[in-house]
Amino acid sequence: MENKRELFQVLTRRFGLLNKNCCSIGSVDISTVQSHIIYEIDKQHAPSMQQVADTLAMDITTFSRQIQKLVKMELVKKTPSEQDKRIYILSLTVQGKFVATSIDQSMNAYLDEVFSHMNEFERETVIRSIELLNKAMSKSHVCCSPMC
Amino acid sequence: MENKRELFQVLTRRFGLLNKNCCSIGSVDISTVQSHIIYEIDKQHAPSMQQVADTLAMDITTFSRQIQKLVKMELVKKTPSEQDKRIYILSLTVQGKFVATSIDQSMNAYLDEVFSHMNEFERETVIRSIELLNKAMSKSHVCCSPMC
DNA sequence: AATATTATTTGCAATATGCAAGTATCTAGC
DNA sequence: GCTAGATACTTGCATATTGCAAATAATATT
Repeated sequence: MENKRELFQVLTRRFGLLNKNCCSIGSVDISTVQSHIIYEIDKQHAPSMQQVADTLAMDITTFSRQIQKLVKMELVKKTPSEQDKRIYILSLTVQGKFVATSIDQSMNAYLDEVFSHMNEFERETVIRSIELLNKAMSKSHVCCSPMC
Repeated sequence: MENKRELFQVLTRRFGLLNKNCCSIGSVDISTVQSHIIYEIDKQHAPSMQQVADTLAMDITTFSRQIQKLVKMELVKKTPSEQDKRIYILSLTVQGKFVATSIDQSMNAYLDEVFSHMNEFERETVIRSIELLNKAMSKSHVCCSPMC
């Protein structure tokens, strides 16, 4: 049986995660980190800075600066919370929504293409296994995963 | 069934790939990219710069600079090839070998801990599925995978 | 021998990162 | 009600990283 670590090494590099840039939407370059931020803002309902940074396990200062960048790029909007003036609620602009959708589509297209090399049973097995893996990792007591 | 993209998003962030730094071995901080370079040098037999950069799908100039850094850190050694003076063969120093082993151990320990949350059948299924996924991705005709 | 190609490095300009410290707001305790 | 402590986020600081374009040296092709 194949060495476990090798499998995850190959997976990481095939995801393109060793390069800073992720995708170009129109003339905008989006990095991996930005892509994840945009995705999470889109997914959560009216999330605060801290919520998104915690979800992504990112350093808050780096996160704050990335948000600044995304605001400048007009992809993200920050709105002070009514209940607590320290808290900012994040949302996507129309442009941000467009970028999120574009990334989503190209990722799903890629996944569909990859899965097209498998039969139906294999597809379901792989999906279920990733679910299983994600769940097992969420149960891990190790505070930060050294899986890079 | 769970959205495919969501599964891979969660997987990426659980691997800790959204943070630059990967691990600390003694007083040395190793980034994700460096970790992959060290791993690949350790794995291949007398690899050249280009071979490793190609394997990792990294830009050669960024790669060259990372190697310079690893040489300065005394983890990697560059030796001109006898057959072709343009080519440099990469190898790990004793220190580099130690760092590679340390990373390997902590990754395998983590994986063992994660897999301990599964039964034997689930373990084998997950392993097989990652193999399948890696293979399917290698067959993909998409030149660069937008999976960030 | 001259020219084209290749392996790697460097110039350049821009961008990213995380620890420490700062600012404004909220909460807890008196 | 007031104040000290805690919290959410930002900024200072110093350093690190990235990728396109160009350069240099070695090899291959004509």
